[in-house]
Amino acid sequence: MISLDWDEVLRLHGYRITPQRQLVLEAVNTLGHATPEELCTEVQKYAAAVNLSTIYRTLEVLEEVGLVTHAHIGHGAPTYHSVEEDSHIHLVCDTCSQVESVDAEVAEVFVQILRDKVGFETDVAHVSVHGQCAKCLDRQKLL
Amino acid sequence: MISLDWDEVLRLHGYRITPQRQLVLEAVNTLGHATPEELCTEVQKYAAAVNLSTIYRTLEVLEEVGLVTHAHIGHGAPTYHSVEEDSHIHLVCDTCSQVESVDAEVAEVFVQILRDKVGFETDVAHVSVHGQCAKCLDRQKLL
DNA sequence: CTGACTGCAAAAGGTTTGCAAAAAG
DNA sequence: CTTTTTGCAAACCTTTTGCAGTCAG
Repeated sequence: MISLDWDEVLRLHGYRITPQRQLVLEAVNTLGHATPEELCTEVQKYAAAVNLSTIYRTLEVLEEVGLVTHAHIGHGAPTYHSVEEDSHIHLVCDTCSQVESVDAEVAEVFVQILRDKVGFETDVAHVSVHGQCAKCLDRQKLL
Repeated sequence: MISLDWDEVLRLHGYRITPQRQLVLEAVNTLGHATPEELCTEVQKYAAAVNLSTIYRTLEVLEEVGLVTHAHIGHGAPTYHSVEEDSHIHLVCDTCSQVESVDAEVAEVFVQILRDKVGFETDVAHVSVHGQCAKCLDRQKLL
């Protein structure tokens, strides 16, 4: 497993190295899970002049070269993660809106079924599952 | 399995019966998969004066009483379905953006694992899975 | 130098809200 | 007659875009 530095990856894809790109990547690594807005706030701690639209454009580039991924949790806010993190699945509770992460291996069988049945190759880290979390289910039983 | 009529369901929850609610529900059934915007267009075929904001408010009500559900497919607008339809899972191809539906039973094992492991009860119809479809995978192999 | 990248401001897309009028029960 | 529901317009929030200036290579 050879791992290239972030700047080498960008260069290999013909992109330039800029402070903004470094800062966004660091913010993604620092925050773990974060929306573009949250990343912007984080980046602006170090460079106040960085614009939100730069965050969006940068995330697009970083995602294209495979340095970050995103998942759609809930309605309006995608969250970005480092690809270095262990890949995980988001369980979104539709009652309390809490997001729980579980290791992606729980989906192994599911992914295999999709592969066999329809030839679909799942991006595991991008899966988000809606439903009811244990806590909210308990609360409902009490009523 | 007793099944109530849509109007009874609404009444039981203390909601009133209005033409708008009937039209939106019918549009959801007619279109199968549809965004609020698309539903609005469909409804306006029969009642031109119905406003988009009414569609949103109506969908919220219909979902609350369990007559429709929605799923987030990728970035843009959510899509609404009738609960009468067979529940299915959306496979979203990140390359060609095509959405494929597969029967929800393929996720049975997965749902069971989540239930056992973290007590999470999955809303199967709401699951959307990102990845690469068979067609796009083939095309990539040729390169 | 030169093209890629950025900041800014404005537009676009999707959803929500306040309010007065209309309709349901 | 009372309360919910609706239409309308405006606000809102997130994301995208055009453009002129800046910066990496």
